[in-house]
Formats: sequence, structure tokens, C-alpha cells
Amino acid sequence: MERDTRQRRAIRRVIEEAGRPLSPQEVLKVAQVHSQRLGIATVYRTLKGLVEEGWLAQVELPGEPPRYETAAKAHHHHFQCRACGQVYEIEGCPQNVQPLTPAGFLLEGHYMVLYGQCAACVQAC
Amino acid sequence: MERDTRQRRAIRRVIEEAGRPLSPQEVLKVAQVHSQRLGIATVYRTLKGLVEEGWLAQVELPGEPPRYETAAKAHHHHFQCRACGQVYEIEGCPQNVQPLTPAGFLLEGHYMVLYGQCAACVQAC
DNA sequence: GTCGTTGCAAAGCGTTTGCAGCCTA
DNA sequence: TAGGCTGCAAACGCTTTGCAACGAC
Repeated sequence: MERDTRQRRAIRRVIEEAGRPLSPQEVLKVAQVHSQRLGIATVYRTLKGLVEEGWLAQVELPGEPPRYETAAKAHHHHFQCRACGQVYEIEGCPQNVQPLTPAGFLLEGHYMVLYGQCAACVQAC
Repeated sequence: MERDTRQRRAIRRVIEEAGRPLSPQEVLKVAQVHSQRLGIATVYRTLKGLVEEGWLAQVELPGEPPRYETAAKAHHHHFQCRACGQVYEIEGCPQNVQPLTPAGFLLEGHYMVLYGQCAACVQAC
């Protein structure tokens, strides 16, 4: 990731402005507005490079393609709306995780996703 | 899933005896002991059918292929060992999840994975 | 014997890679 | 101008599907 190209500027900008985790396909679609001939291979290569640089964090939801968000954020979890599929960031963290660890096991981290309906979809129902 | 074939008996048996979630490839490998000419397509078709029947539950870990376990279990979560990759079942559940839900959102469920090292790998280190 | 099921091979689909040409520094 | 970067297309790995043969009932 040495050079500052049009494609990379477009990809970084799209993720910064999204405010939520984006999938590679979403990144491609939006970034093509700024860089018309952008290809999916470049999106994958750039996302991978930005993760390695520590600028991006990979957000893996069960059964979903990986999404990406800027890494400059505090530890947090995600909420996925079952109606619209959109992923939101949530603050806070369950406090009582350690006691769930089996005897003899070493707990190094945890991962949590909440499921339900976002405010917009609750309204729409 | 009307007929009781050699292949289906082998697949069900393998999952019942495993005691932990298995991936399709693991199921194939072990089930071939009981049914030599078993193909991967049959494994996928059977797993899908058993999930639809409610006999199997799909376990999706972030960034991992789906695994399958018998559905006749109470709500629980999983622990994945970062050293050996094995997935274990854990009992219990974080108590304070509801307060993390954003205002206006409807919480319907949650999903959690703990990461660390299993007892065997802690010993080995 | 019927027709649900199987194994094989081909097709899909998302992701990665090879390569010639492009463009940043 | 050098060589990192890009777009295209081919390759990949996992999963699904089409189809003729098989076998449970």
C-alpha cells in the first residue's frame, strides 16, 4: 500500500463516510461513483491491504460475507436487523463472560451479535 | 427425507457420536468409514434436509464454514480454541444483553462466541 | 415397480491470482 | 523511468444442481 491512487482514495472515502460495516460488493458499488472502471479484484486487494495496515477492521457475522469498518474504534459489538439485514454498531459489552469459560480453558476474547429489528423496521411494521 | 438409507444412517450416527459441531468435510470424512462411496453432495443434501426437519442445528462461527450439531440441546454458546481450531459447547449465557440494545430497537436474540485456548492446548503450551 | 435418493460431473458464486499495460512518485 | 498498481480473465475452493443409475418400500 505504498502509492496513493484514485481507486484507494475512493475506497477509503466510501468506508469512512458509511458509518457502518460494508461488504466488498457494497464498497465496489459505491466507490464506482468516484472511480468508474474500478474492478472487484482491486476492492478485495485494497481491503486486504488496509486490514494488514491496521486501518480497517474485518467484521465477520455468522453466515454473512465479511464486512469492513475503520479500525479507529473502541471495542464494540454489532446488531443485525433481521428485516433489512443492515448491521449497526452497539456500545457496551456483557460483563459476565469469564464465568462461562470451562474449567482449564483460557479466555482471550469474545464476540457477540444481537439480532432483532432496527428502529426503522419496528416503525414500518 | 422420507427414506432411511445407509448414507443417512451414517451421517446421523457420525453427528450424534461427535458431541461437538462438525463441518460438512468432517462429516464426510468420518461417515465414509460406514459408507465408503459416500459423496460430498449427499452430505450437503442430507445436512440441509436434517436442518429443515429440525433434527440438526447449524452453527455459524465468524469466518468459518458452517458446522452442524444435533438440535435437541438447550440454548447455549460456543468456545473456539485459537490453537487447535476445535469448537466446544459452553453452558450459560450473558445476563445483561438487553441493556445494550439501542433505543427503539427490538431485541429478538443473540449470538456469542468465546475465543481462547482449550484445556488441552493450555497444557501443551 | 415406483420414485425418492445417490454419485458423479458440471455449474455457481464469492474470492484470489496471473499478467500485460498503466500511472504514481 | 521504475516498479507498484489496476483491470481483465482465468483459477480456486466450497456449495449446489442436473441427470442417469440405484435401491428402499
